[in-house]
Amino acid sequence: MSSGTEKRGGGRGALTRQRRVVLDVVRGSEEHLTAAEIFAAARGRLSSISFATVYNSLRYLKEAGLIREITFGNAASRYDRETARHDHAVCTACGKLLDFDLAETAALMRLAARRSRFRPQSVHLTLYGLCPDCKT
Amino acid sequence: MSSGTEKRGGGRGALTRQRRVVLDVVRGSEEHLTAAEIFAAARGRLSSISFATVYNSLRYLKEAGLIREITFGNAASRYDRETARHDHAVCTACGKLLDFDLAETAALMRLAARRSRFRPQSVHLTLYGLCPDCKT
DNA sequence: TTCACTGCAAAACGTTTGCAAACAG
DNA sequence: CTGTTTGCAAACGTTTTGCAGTGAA
Repeated sequence: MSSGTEKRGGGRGALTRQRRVVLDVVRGSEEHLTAAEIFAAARGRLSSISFATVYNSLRYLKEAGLIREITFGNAASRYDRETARHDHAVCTACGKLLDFDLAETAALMRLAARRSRFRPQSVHLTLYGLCPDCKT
Repeated sequence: MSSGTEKRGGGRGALTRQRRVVLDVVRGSEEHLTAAEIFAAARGRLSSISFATVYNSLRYLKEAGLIREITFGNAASRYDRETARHDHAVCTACGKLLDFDLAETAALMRLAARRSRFRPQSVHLTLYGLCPDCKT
């Protein structure tokens, strides 16, 4: 899907007004918003936008590589404007989610691939612990 | 939690027949089963068991440290008999999930903690790629 | 005209909960 | 008796889908 030459405007998939609004909301937040939060914010900019369209837009933007989806546990997905490889820290007390990048993680991909016999595409490290606010 | 002395029978929470069956199902499978699969298997051993009880039992067993829950994306949780720290490889084509352990991952915990300023509890590395069957 | 996209409402899915009955200590 | 656990069904939150209407090329 959508491989090869990035088709813009031409073939299929355009950055419609709704998709643009959703993208702007995600890009405009420091936080990792849930679909519901994005919907609320998007309504503020385009009051007619629907929940389904927010979901469709998020899927489109994700497949276009413009945003990234983060999922933890059974909680609602969150969306991240940062699409470059990076790691996450999750607070086991308050649920806070922090981005950081550890170059060493990328180096482990090779090793993990050899061990698992998978053809590697990406790696992702998650640290579970207590965030600065929760560690007393 | 549940560290120190393992309270058995005494305090609260007992390994009832239903919980035992659920535990046996998880322990008896090489796969990482979903709750629905566990329910189906548990029914074979104890036909009166209900879905809710399977979920309650899984929560109990998880909190007791006897099994581990794995979640990926928005798919159903899977349950793992292996409770020791380990990493996962996920096939982006067929969804296959493989366990492996990379000692180097544990070593990265310290580093990740320093970078994120979190008090570390555990780390988890996930490799995304193509499994041996899917890499053509 | 054509074909993708939108909005709405309803459905689907995995999971949790309220409650009465059954059970164990 | 007293507190826990069960089974059932109904509720919940998140995400997807069917479909008629809209809009752009």
